[in-house]
Amino acid sequence: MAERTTSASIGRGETRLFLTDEQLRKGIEAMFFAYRGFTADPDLILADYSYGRAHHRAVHFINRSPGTTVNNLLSILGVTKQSLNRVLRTLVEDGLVEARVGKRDKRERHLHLTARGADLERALSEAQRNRMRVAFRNAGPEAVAGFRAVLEEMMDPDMRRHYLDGTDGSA
Amino acid sequence: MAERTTSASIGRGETRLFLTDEQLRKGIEAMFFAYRGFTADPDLILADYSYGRAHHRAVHFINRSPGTTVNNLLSILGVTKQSLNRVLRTLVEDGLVEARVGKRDKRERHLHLTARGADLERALSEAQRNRMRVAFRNAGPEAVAGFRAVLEEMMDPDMRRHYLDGTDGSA
DNA sequence: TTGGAAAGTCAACAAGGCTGACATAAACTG
DNA sequence: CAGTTTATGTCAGCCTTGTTGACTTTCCAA
Repeated sequence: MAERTTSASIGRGETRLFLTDEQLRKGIEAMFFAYRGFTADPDLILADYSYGRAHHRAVHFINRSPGTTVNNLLSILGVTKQSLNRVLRTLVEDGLVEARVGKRDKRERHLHLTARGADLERALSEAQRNRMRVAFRNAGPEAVAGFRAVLEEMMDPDMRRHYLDGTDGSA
Repeated sequence: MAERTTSASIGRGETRLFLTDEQLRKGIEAMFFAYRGFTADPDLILADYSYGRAHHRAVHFINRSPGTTVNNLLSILGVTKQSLNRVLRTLVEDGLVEARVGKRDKRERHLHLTARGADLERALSEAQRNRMRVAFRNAGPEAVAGFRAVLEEMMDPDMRRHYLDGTDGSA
């Protein structure tokens, strides 16, 4: 039972024990439990603002790509415009996000964080980075490379595009 | 900017470029985009049953630990009993889960999958494993070890306990 | 025998997804 | 210029899944 790998072995008799159902199940549970840790710290901060993860995600990607359009954000987040609009509206009303009418194309709204929005973004991302920094440090650089490699392979191709777009070249 | 690591270097002048804010941000986005891929395939199946991810999680952990109690499931899933109860009730009503009164302690309910419940579990976990198998295979065994190491470090200690509990020794 | 733990239930609420329909302005196209 | 497409916003309603609070029943254990 432990060796049911569906596609047993590669070229030179490699057994691929890391592809057993049991190993895959551990990977699945690792994703589940780790994602909870991943969101736990920002969630505490968000509760103070009575915001949710949807606000966090919007603020994160506006910070990453200042001046991004609503449509672009929509495709990154993978939600409907009604859902995103509800979040953006509260962020604009609360003065955390500014939606500037496009110069070339006046239909577009270019999104920017205000000073207060940048403050929230900093608080959220620092909390999240702190946990990840400890995890990275404890696991070491080679583990981090593996972590990134597996996660990248797990993404849908469209999402992988967005992921790689956000690279500054040195990554 | 690229080298702001908060705790600059270790013993023998290691620069720790993998701990820059930019690298941490990539890790954060990797988690976000990969988790979407991770849930995408089961979500399609669940839609046919008009179930959600909460049902998937319950079915997964009942399958992993047959006879587990409601309280134990509660602490694994990290939700309120009211929230879990709603999900369990539908699963019991639909004949996917059986809740057996405890023999020693009759207050407890020991949860088991029925044959139909096991069918759904198989469909869901096969879909999820297929994606993970491809990701693991493309990334290779060393990357998988790193993936597991980083995720384990990212968990809250309580969750890590549950994660390690589910190990069959060979993992 | 009594206190407290385990489980279940009811009610109310909120976040954040979804669909569908519709409005407006701007850009594009023939 | 007329018609179509695109980008955005908005209203209404629905669902899942989380929450809190209050309460009951069952039953183990001191």
